[in-house]
Amino acid sequence: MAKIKAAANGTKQDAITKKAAALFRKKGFKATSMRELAENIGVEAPSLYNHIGSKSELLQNICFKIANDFTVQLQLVEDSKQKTIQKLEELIRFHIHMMLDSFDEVFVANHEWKHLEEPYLSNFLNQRKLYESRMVQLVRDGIKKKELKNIHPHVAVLTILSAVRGLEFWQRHKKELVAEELENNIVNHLLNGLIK
Amino acid sequence: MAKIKAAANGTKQDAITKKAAALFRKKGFKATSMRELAENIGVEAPSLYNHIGSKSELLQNICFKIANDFTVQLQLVEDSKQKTIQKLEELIRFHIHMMLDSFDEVFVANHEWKHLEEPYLSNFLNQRKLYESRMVQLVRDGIKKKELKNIHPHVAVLTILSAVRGLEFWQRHKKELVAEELENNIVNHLLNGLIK
DNA sequence: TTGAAAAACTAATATCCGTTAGTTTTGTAA
DNA sequence: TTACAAAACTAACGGATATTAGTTTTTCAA
Repeated sequence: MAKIKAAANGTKQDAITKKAAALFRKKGFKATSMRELAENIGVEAPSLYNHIGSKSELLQNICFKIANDFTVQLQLVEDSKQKTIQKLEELIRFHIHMMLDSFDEVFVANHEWKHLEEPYLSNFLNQRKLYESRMVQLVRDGIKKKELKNIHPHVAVLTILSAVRGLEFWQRHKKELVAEELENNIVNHLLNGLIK
Repeated sequence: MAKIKAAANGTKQDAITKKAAALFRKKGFKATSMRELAENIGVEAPSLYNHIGSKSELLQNICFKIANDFTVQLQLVEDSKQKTIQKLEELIRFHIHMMLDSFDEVFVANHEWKHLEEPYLSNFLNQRKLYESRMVQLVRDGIKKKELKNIHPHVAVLTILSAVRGLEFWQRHKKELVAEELENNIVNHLLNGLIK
């Protein structure tokens, strides 16, 4: 009946993956059925399989696309010639941008990865762990160079990463929200603290 | 066959709810089956229904128990005669303690509430919203009294609440971890920032 | 020891799930 | 217009799900 509409510059698989990300985000991976996804696209469930391999594959594509984006950006920052604080700031801002630009996908990668199947699950977790430890190293450098306070580097990294996730809660207020202002507030809070 | 063991001072329903929280946390609500929960307790699935009403009810009990704990503590802090900064610090420390003491339950309340059924879902979200706005008011007071920087109060609250959630990632390292040190690091980071 | 209540069991039901098989329709290039 | 490929459809399968019904076992107070 209805045909699956591919976006201007994307395959039909991309269109399905996009809708899947939105549903996985809103309802969770396990609670999203292929019938529901199909209905949302305007097609019967089996028709999806002309374009995708499986439900699991959709989740894999979403998670690894995001993981890769973050890894690439981290590499760029590591290679740049900036002070540690600026590197950290750039990373924080990148996280915020990803959250605003690819909300559904980032949310799914953050919350639904546990439903990945092996070996993808282990792969994903390894990639995360590596990302984290590279960021810890960045903070460690900053402390060594006396740019940063002598805090526990790992705690700092996890605090930053979690704080940035707080943007999830801002999706509801997306209209009333000046992105740049929000971004500056968060960066400032994490780097300079709350107390006057 | 095996009987459900109630903890020293708790009903059997409590014992089931506790195990349910652990499984819901590890695998997610939808991905946890009643058979699995039963097996984990050492009993057949239908036997559970001698002690509980339904799977949904388990989730409700977990979520609202936690929501209530937080609301009670917020009331205590609001009523106390402290400076705003100290009130905030006390709240942050309470969040951290809850995270360490009732990890499974807090995690489930944070991540699995979307699987609540109406009217519980709306109830829960309202309670969350109210909690958030009362905390925002606290920050607003602190700014007015010049104890805090002139930041966006709502952004600050969401950043704090999210940052504290970062403790989720610390469960893996629970052994190597001195709770008090961790707590002080996070409080310090959120209140005083990272930069020297 | 008995008898009733509590709590376990087995069997079964209706529903939903991802996916496959097989067929028909649609789109497109010759 | 035709013919081939892409992509839709219907029907169905095997398996998992929460839960109910009905029965047996266990527990424990009298």
